[in-house]
Amino acid sequence: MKRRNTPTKEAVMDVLAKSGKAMSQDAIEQHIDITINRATIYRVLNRFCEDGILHKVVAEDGKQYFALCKKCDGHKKPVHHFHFRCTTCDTIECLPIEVHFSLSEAYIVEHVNCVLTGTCKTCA
Amino acid sequence: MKRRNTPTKEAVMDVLAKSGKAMSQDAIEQHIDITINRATIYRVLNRFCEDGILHKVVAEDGKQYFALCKKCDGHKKPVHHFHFRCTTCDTIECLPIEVHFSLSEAYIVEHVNCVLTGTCKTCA
DNA sequence: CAATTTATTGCGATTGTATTGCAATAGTAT
DNA sequence: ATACTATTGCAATACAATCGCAATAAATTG
Ligand SMILES: [Mn+2]
Ligand SMILES: [Mn+2]
Ligand SMILES: [Zn+2]
Ligand SMILES: [Zn+2]
Repeated sequence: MKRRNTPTKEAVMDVLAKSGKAMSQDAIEQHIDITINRATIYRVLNRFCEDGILHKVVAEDGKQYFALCKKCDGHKKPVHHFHFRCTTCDTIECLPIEVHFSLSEAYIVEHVNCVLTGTCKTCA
Repeated sequence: MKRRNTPTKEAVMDVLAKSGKAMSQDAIEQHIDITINRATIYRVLNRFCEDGILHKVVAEDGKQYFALCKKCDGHKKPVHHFHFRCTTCDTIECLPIEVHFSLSEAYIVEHVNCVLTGTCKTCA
């Protein structure tokens, strides 16, 4: 299952790189100049996630948001960090704050999903 | 808008109290002996949340889970805690682990939603 | 207890997000 | 240029959650 380079992938990656934030399929589609089908965008996003290029966040609005893995690539293991969703400007940013918790070894943690919601520093 | 006591409310509360976990509307409906409409269950759950009796968690599966506020009632302010969703037994438990983070005062945090996913100690 | 008020419920319709099947399209390698 | 198959578009589908509205029933009043 080799990956191919397509205009769609580039466009999606471009929007995410420029925004520097976590975006929903809807927001990405709006920020793209060319027309791309909704289902295709989701497939592209999910493929990027599989490849470890993007990470997915689910906010308490129940929607999925995708963001570039900045530290995931070059270095070791991906770092679990908090996210902030501003209900005013409706954006989600990856906070440079690590998620810490000490859980019994008996548990096997596979995913971490932490989102703070409120008003961001720009909108406050 | 005074609240009234109804069999539905009691049944829902009963299931949640017995399970001691965070449950979805679907799971609650399955564990209830009487027949209650889906929309009604959601309305009851949301009302309980408004009244501070329950708290809602959104997992990365995009679903809403509701759990009793144990420490929310008697004491001071509600404590933000982590949640663990086991993909094996398909349950969510409120972990006795507080969520800590230091965020610039410029941000206004209104909600905290933290969920760890994997295999719980029982299923591991 | 009977009458009144209105919170609550059931039901169907509806919204909104995300996924899937399938045929058509277009990268990529030979 | 040809063959292979990853990728895409489109429509259908799945699913969680909410909403409008009429019917029901809890609580209050006389
Ligand atoms: Mn992030
Ligand atoms: Mn909890
Ligand atoms: Zn903002
Ligand atoms: Zn389990």
